[in-house]
Amino acid sequence: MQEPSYQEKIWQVVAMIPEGKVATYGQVAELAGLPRMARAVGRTLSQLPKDTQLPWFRVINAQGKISFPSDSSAYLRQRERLEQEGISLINGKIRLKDYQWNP
DNA sequence: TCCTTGACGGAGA
DNA sequence: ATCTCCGCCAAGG
Repeated sequence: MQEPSYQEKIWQVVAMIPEGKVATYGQVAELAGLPRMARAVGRTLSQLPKDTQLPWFRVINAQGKISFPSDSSAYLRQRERLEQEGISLINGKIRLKDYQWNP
């Protein structure tokens, strides 16, 4: 059997993030067994098909912010998905203390 | 092949 | 809170 690609490990972790919770890129990398490879997570998510079932929107950066320009449509799409599950943004930031996933 | 980019992050100052 | 520097490394030019 072959080793799962790093993308597969990342997909696996993202799929486990529960509704109403968020995880940071670094946290996903860590849980996927890829410490210090937060960028690999961002890269992987950027390559997901538009119709993916993966809850990519539950992944935010360590500052508790959405990693897209606040004036982009991508930013809006993610913010709306999050608010739909009860995650609120205060001054553009999510309070990790309240919403971060603790597996 | 070399150089730059990038859905990032932590340590310092 | 803000900024810089550095680590990481796949992809694209």
